[in-house]
Amino acid sequence: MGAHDEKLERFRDFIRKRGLKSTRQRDDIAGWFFDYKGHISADRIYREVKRVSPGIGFSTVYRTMKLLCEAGLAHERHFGEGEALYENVSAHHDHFICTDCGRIIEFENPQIEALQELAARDFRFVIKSHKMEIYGLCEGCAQPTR
Amino acid sequence: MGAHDEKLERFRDFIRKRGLKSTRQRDDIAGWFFDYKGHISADRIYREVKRVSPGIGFSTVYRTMKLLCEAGLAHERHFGEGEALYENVSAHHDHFICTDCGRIIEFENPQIEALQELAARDFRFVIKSHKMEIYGLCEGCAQPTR
DNA sequence: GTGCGTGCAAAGTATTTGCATGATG
DNA sequence: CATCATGCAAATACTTTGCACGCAC
Repeated sequence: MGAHDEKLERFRDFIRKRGLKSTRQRDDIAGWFFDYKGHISADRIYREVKRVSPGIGFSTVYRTMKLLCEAGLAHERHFGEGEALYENVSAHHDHFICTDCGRIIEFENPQIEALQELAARDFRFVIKSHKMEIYGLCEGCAQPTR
Repeated sequence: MGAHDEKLERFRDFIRKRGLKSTRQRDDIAGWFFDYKGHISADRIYREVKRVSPGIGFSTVYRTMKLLCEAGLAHERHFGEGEALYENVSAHHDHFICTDCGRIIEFENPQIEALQELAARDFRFVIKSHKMEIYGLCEGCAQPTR
């Protein structure tokens, strides 16, 4: 049984515990999203799920994605200034973002996190979360093939 | 002479070199902004400058702030998901953001930057810029006074 | 059956743009 | 005096909300 089914189950649990209701639309959106690898906009989720579940509404996608975030199953990211992108929650990580081709590379660095804690101490700041986005050129875009 | 006047001069230079024109509005907005310490929204800049220069228009503020960014004199920041905030450009730094009171603390940490470069090397990624925002509670909000 | 969920359209934010008029180089 | 800049309103992009109807529990 894949991560997909486990997540769907967790989502249904979350919904039940909140006194909400399971619906075909919620399952369709969540189910489709759990299979997606990467960062995706509400608009694209809408268009993709619409192919399977034609009656789906825009607002339902937004409302469901918000629920998934609250359930801890999705993360809403705001890179640059455009629309929000959603990603499946996995281990914590940060991002390299290629400003040329838009490619997003995830990475993780415990040493940096440790230094953040150290820096925070100077200001008696209590860290809850952070966002680190590094912009530049990915391998392909940095060395043009010619 | 103060940083204020030096910046105004740099802005006028930039405008001239681009074949654009100096106007009272551009000077009013830029001049007011250069004196502001902190992070401020276009809307608030508009309302503040309006007090000095009542005829000012909303779009002129947006257009001027964009010019200031292109001139390298302002930075546009997108914290969280709300509106953009502008800050005067100074040395590079990152931000602690209090999720309770909204306070923004600037800090700088060369060790973290070095580790970013190191991490980037693994992906042959060429760093152009980065954004590191650390969310949590500032000193005042972390230890309630009671 | 009751209340939550849905789809639609309309409203909300934040920002940008078209256009007629006005100021600058 | 040709351009560019301005202020306004309308347009845009993204997201949220009100509402009548329908489905889950």
